[in-house]
Formats: sequence, C-alpha cells, structure tokens
Amino acid sequence: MKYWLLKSEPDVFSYSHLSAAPERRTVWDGVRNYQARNLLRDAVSVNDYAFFYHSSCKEPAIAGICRIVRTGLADPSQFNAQSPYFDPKSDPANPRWITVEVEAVQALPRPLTLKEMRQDSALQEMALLNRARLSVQPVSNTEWRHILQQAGLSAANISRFN
DNA sequence: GCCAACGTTGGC
DNA sequence: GCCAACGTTGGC
Repeated sequence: MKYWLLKSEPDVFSYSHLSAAPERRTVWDGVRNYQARNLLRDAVSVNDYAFFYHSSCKEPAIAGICRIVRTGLADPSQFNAQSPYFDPKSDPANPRWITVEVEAVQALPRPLTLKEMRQDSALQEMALLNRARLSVQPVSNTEWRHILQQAGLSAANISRFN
C-alpha cells in the first residue's frame, strides 16, 4: 500500500467536483511533467490512496482522500485538439502521457492547509514543502497517518487506510 | 500580479 | 551534450 498527493486547481477541478462526478470517479488528466508522469505510470498502483490537494488558490490545502481505481490509461486529453492539454507530438500507437483513474473516498473533516503543514515539525520532509511544483508526489505512511490525525479523523477511521 | 524555482527547448 | 532563453507552476 502506497500513498500519494495529487494536485488540482479547485477553480478547474475541486474535491467537490470529484465527489459529484459519476461514480465519484475521474481520469486524472492533464499531467504534463515527466517526473509526475513516471510516478503515475510506474509507481502508482490500484488501491493506493492519495490526498487531493488544492493548489493555486486562496487557501492551498489537502481537501480529501481518494483511491486509485485504474492504472495504465492513456490520458485522452493528449489527443484532443480542443483541449489545453493537447499534445500533437504524442503518437496514439505509443501515447506519451499515461495516467490513472481516481475515486473520491471522503472529504477531510477539516482541510489541512499548506500553512499548517509548513508549521508542523512532523511534516518537514514532505515533497510538498521541498519539491513544491511536482504535481504527483509520494507521501510516507507516517506522514499519511499524521495528516489524517491533524485533519480530525478518528484512530479507527485512520486505520481503514492501512 | 509578482517572481523564484525549475523544467523544457533548441541552437551550436 | 551544453547551456541560454523561455515557459510554467504556484505561493504570496
């Protein structure tokens, strides 16, 4: 079981949008960074969990939890000439941008803000604080549990994600 | 809106 | 393969 953090701009697609989506699922499209793509393609597995992080907004924060439900998907937006994520250099026979499908699990009782995370000595090693621009990041088991605790989940609820 | 950090592009 | 120019991210 591995844990991740996925960034999204809430004005474009928020955790509420995911919760309201059909089957509470979406294909995580639009990642156009090779390091992030490599994680999605090679390291993220079905049934891993991920934090849904709101970036580029008034109060950057972790908003909710999602679960990886499918992997190895060609990001459809790379072939859509109308999409801002269109990549004319990607060959449909050998797609450049591979991604995953995620499902909303639960919103955090209390979103955990970037500001709070910066002030938390237990979270200083987080990629979010040190590699701020990477849009797909690993989260350690210790960090995962600590964040859920800070966000107000009960011990019983936290253990569901082991 | 600014700008620092850093990833990508392309000429050589 | 180097590296300058350029583009993007994302907090503030």
